[in-house]
Amino acid sequence: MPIPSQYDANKVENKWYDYWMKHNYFHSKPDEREPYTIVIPPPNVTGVLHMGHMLNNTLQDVLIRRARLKGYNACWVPGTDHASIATEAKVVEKLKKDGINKTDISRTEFINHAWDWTHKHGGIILEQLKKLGCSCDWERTKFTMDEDLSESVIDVFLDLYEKGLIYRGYRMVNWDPQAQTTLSDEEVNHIERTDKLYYVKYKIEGDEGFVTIATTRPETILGDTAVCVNPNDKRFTHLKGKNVIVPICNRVVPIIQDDYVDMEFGTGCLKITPAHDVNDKDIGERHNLEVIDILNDDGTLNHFGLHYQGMNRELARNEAVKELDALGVLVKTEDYTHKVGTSERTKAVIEPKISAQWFLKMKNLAKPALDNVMNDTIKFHPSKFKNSYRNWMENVRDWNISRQLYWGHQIPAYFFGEGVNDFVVAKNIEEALPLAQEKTGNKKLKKENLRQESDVVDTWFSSWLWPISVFDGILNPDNEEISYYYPTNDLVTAPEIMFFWVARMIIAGYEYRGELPFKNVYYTGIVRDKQGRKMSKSLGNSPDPIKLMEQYGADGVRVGMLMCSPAGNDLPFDESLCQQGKAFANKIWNAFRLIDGWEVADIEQPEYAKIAIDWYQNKFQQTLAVIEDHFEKYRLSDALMETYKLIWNDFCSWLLEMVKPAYQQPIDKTTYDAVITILENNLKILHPFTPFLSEEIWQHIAERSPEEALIIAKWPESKPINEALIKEFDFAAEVISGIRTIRKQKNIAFKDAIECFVLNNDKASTTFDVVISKLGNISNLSYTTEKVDGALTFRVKSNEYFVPMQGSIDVEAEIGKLTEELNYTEGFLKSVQKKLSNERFVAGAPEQVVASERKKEADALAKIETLKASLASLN
RNA sequence: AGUUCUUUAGUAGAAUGGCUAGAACGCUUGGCUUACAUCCAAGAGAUGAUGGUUCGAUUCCUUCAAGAACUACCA
Repeated sequence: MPIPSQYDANKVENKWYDYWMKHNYFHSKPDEREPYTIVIPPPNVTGVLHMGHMLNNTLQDVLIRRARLKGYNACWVPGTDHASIATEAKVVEKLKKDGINKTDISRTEFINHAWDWTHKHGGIILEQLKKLGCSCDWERTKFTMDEDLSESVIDVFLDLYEKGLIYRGYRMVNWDPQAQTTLSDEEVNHIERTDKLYYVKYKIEGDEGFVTIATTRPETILGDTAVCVNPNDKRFTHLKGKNVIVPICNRVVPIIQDDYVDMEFGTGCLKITPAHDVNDKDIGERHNLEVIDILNDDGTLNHFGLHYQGMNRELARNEAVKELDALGVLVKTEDYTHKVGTSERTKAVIEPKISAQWFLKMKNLAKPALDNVMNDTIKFHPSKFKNSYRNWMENVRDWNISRQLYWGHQIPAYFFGEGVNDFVVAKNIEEALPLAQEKTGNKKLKKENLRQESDVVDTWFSSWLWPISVFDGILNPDNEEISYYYPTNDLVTAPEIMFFWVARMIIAGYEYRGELPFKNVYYTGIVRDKQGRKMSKSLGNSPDPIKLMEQYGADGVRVGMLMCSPAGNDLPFDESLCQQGKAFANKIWNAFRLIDGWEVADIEQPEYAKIAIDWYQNKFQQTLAVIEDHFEKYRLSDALMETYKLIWNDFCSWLLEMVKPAYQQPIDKTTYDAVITILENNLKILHPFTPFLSEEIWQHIAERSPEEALIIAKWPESKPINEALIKEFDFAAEVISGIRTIRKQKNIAFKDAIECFVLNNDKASTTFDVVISKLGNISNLSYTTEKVDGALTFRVKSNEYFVPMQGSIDVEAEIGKLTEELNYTEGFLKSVQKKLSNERFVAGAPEQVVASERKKEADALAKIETLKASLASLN
């Protein structure tokens, strides 16, 4: 049956994925082999596959497949992340379409809707990964809100609380007064707009003088608790220790000094409203200022607003301005352009609002995580990311772990009163009750009197446990699986979540296992579009990966993505890369077709074939060593490129051309068997990159039992390399290239045989002469001691080659060519001699460098002699 | 604004002080050579700028410029 000349990935890929699944090759369980483990960075349940996932998961699959071939017990754990914010937003949006408001339904009802959503969409992305060929152990698929993972999160919360590392504190949140909800920083858009900057005089207490402040929010004057100046500002030194009287409310507040104040801006004098500005809050904390919140949750003023109580903030601003003017303290008003935070969804102006949040103390936890990255116990690839990691870890701030959402792990704290500390922390309400009774001293306290904290923990507070919790290492710290698979080997992720996720996993690893969670972190680049923008869901500038795979094949897309994406560097995505990947697959396919089409006969092995195979086997070993080195250094795109060149250039363009029998002639069995073995070894090193194609060809070569499938084959062994033979081939390849150039210049068709004479000045080996004759279609390759007249010439090193020509030779052109070569070589010689004549170079440079310069000098001199002699004979 | 990183052919990317800066795609030219025109062959093309260290700098140091990532956003 004829094999099609074009490789059809679509027909092949599903077949082999099903085959691999059927025979359970992806599944791992602990055994006596050494484990090799990767946990997937869990994609969002709301997510669909985008190019970032494609790159990231291709890399992981390459690593895991190679580990499998190298005989490790390879385990790649897949799963998804519940992504509180993103998922909750999606569910809210969906409910809204159905006419349901989140505020109209109970928490339980909302969470049921969220689970419905998760069950419907959560598996999509994992199914898409199968198309890419990902060899995950699907039996181990985990979700961050699975029962055991959730329980792990709660346990860890309790543990950290008991260790005194979790506390409640106050923090500014982004409050949307319209939606009456807290927003994450990601949901706030800073929009530029023009407002007024009001200059207002505050009277100095017990003095006739005034200070003038500038503000965009005069209504918040009612919440002022200080006026601040820069301690270096000479204009205000006399005010140190004095108080001012806040207009309208006539509150007496201190004048304080803080470096934060910019002397150049406004009046150099800043009013401090800790309840309504993030920076003011920080200053307020430094100076122990009172916090006066003048707003209700809906954005209207409360009783601190005095006669403006009940008025919304915009209206109150206008009214306050009028009153200040009437009081004669409004100095001036000017236009002012600044950025104002607004809600992404409701467009309302965000109100910074102080609210009680849960925090985790980071400083001590971060210590081992910092040290073990800096000392390379955990290696970052590329290592340049260590710098920003250190910077962040050394200045780590306490982690705000609470989120004002429903979807997620609800914080296990139970309140019995309205006070900040009127709570207990326990696994559930049953365990909370006795604790609360004890804390209050009220034995009559009932479950109904307890109210669980409504906030959930930050999603990262569950995913930081991921490498441990997927093996149940929190709840059952000594179980067989965690002991076997942990620490995992490699983590492949994006640098933008180095702090959110990677750093925290390392922290959790040391805190809960006493050791690292993974040995290597491979940071991928960011996939960008042609305009250099990050490919993202929100921009919609990502190509559909499924369509790409249909068009170019999963193997083609894998190769395309990997080809130009070294660790940590951005990948400007271009579909032509996939095209290149597809072409590569087709090339390999056709190499197989060629071999498969040969008729094998019991004839003697030609000399050229024997040499060719000997050469390739050494070349393969040499390249294999380079590939191993690249893999060791996590330079996967280099490993692929090396493989690509080996297959395309050395195997297809050289080896197959060398051993190829004449037209319609059979091939000898010795050569054929050797070529098949070579092909099989090629397929093994190709398999991590192009799993489908390699398995397809592997199974075409011979009938294979399930135990003989390529996916579980044995990686080629390293053997000693005959470097001299490879050098001899390189020399021969240059000779062949010279012959091709002459053929091209003179339009001599390949089928017309030519003669060639060699003046072997260089005493080059003759081993590859049969190959030169074959690939150059030389009827007679003979050695001479004299120059040949009436021939075109070329040189390799100081060897000279003559191709006799019918008719006249263009002597001028030959002279021109020789002169050009002579000029170049003389220039080169000069630069070498300049170095050698420098005493300090000869004295200072290492011996081998000097020796190599001397060798260059000798070679150049020999070549110059050859060129001069040739020129002389032409003149 | 702060911290960090980057800068090599048209593009994307190797070379950690010493082979004539090495490959890939693209480009130019020429080829249907009996596996592949998704092919074959040949060719052109590069170290951001400045100053320094050194016998020698793509590599180390200064300054500048451009770009990127993260964090914070100003009364």
